[in-house]
Amino acid sequence: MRELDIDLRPGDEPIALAAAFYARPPLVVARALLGQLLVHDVGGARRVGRIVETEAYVGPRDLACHSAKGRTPRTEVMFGPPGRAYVYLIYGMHWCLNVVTGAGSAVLIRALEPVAGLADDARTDGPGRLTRAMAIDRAHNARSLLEPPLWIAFGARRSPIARGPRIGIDYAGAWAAKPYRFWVRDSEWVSR
DNA sequence: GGGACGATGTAT
DNA sequence: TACATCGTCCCT
Repeated sequence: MRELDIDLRPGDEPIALAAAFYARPPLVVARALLGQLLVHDVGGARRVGRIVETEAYVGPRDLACHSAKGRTPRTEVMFGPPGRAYVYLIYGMHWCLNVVTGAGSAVLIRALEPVAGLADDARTDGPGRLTRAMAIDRAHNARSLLEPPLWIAFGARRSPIARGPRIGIDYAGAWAAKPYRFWVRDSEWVSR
């Protein structure tokens, strides 16, 4: 197990981000999530990772966004209140965690810096890897991220933000080139 | 009912 | 560069 980081000392209880944090444009939330702490209280233990890479999916007009297909049973959660999880299965194997920002938009969590409660060999660089390390799956879809067991808390960031095109959406035409991916510039935990 | 395909990850 | 693996969407 890794030691707790400087902004999460033993005995300190993390402070959850409020609903208002998520009720902003997805590009703003994607940036603001960098440095925050993803927390999962599971099996009597707490797993914590610092968010170091995100992507914004800005709504139905964004051809890379699942809500571009319209309101379906899968995308319905993205049209609901901000601050809930949108979790889906990709390539039949990997779970991806998104934070709903409302009006059909969401932010994909792409990489974490391990902070606490994760196995030393657990990998958190990549959307599919981090859900495995954090024990996140379909059971968390549409659940609130404002309180335990799966929630996001205030964290700290020490490095500038970089941005560039999103990964794996070449089918999305002009939307593929838009710089909607954000990462902590000097983090060694960013994917790829 | 069937088929194409994917916001990925790992092995070859 | 191949491919594992299955839910979702769309067409027949």
